[in-house]
Amino acid sequence: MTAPPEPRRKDARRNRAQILGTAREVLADRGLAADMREIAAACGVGVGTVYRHFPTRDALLAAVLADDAAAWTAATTPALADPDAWRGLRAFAEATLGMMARHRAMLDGLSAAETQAAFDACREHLAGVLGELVGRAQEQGRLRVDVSARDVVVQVMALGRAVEMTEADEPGAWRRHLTVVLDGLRAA
Amino acid sequence: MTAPPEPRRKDARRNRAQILGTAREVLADRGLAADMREIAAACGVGVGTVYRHFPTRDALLAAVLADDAAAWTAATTPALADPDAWRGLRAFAEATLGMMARHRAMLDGLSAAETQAAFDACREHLAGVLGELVGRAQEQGRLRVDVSARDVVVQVMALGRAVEMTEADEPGAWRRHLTVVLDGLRAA
DNA sequence: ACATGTTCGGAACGCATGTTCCGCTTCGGT
DNA sequence: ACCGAAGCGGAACATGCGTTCCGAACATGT
Repeated sequence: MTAPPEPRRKDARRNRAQILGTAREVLADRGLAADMREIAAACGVGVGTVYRHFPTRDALLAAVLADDAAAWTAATTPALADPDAWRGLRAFAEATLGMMARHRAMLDGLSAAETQAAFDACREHLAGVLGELVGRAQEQGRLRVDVSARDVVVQVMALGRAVEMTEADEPGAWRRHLTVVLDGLRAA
Repeated sequence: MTAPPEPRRKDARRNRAQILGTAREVLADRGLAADMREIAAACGVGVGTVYRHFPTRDALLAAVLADDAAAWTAATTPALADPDAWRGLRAFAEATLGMMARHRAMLDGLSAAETQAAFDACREHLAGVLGELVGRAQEQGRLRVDVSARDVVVQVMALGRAVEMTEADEPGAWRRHLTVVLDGLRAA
């Protein structure tokens, strides 16, 4: 993909890393509502400096979200490895919602057009994994058979809004909401 | 609340009604993404004319959504009247999601800060009704007791995102997703 | 038909936000 | 220590959208 060209000077490299790190923090708790001036200020640099390292706002978002997308993808490995597909599915859903709760930009980004590109790399992989987990969980008689893999994705994304609504008032309430949905998804 | 002053001239009254009607259509299928120019153009008038009848964009949104909020409130009456509170709850959830599916601005508006005022009139009433329905459904042993009325609201609002995600590709898919959540909410 | 005040249209304004530009600063080699 | 290039800051620019303004067009009472 669009290679991030390493700056030549040492201070610039340091700055780039620092911007990525601080931008992640800002995006994590302000979400996509954070504008370039706010991000730059939090990083202690001018907007011009941010633009020196990332050509557009979307590129910066993509750079920040790419790591999280990778971590998200990584969360599928143990889920797939679990012989109990239902448990794997639940673990994956928990990992996903946990990320959303911790990282507001991820929550916003997953349902915003501007950041879809950041998840291109993992979308296919995730679809494959979900398809397999759903299929196996149904074979194992744990997941109701009248839902598709897409339906499961939709339910988890929908719970993203539950995270949005409750995380400020009652952190972790999403676990209760996930329990309800999982109970609804369980085979009778 | 802020009285909508009836215009003096007949053509102006006609225009006002026409703007309200057409704006509703535009908002119904474009949601809050519709801007004033787009709304005015759809109504076949200039933006100035829209502003003659509604002081701000939010006022226009409120005027459009007020009717829907009233219809929403009205949907609680049969739900409350049903001796089977669980059935009432389901009917109310179906009515709510159906509205969201039909009316995109309502879907957007329910989770947007700018339009919260439009629902002020019904919020209290709805909270009361939901509280009663949830309480009765739990007493009747149909709704699991480890969820609050607020949790039920959150689940339904979360399904709003499911509507958002699927309505274009598969209209009505939200009924399937609602079934899952309701199964999860049912007492064991 | 005319006078008068109302309504209309849409160009222009204000503000927010992404992006670019350029003079000043700092790095790193000599 | 000096110099050229790389990097930096933040004012200025571009765009989009809510809102305002005002001359033109029109409805209404006489």
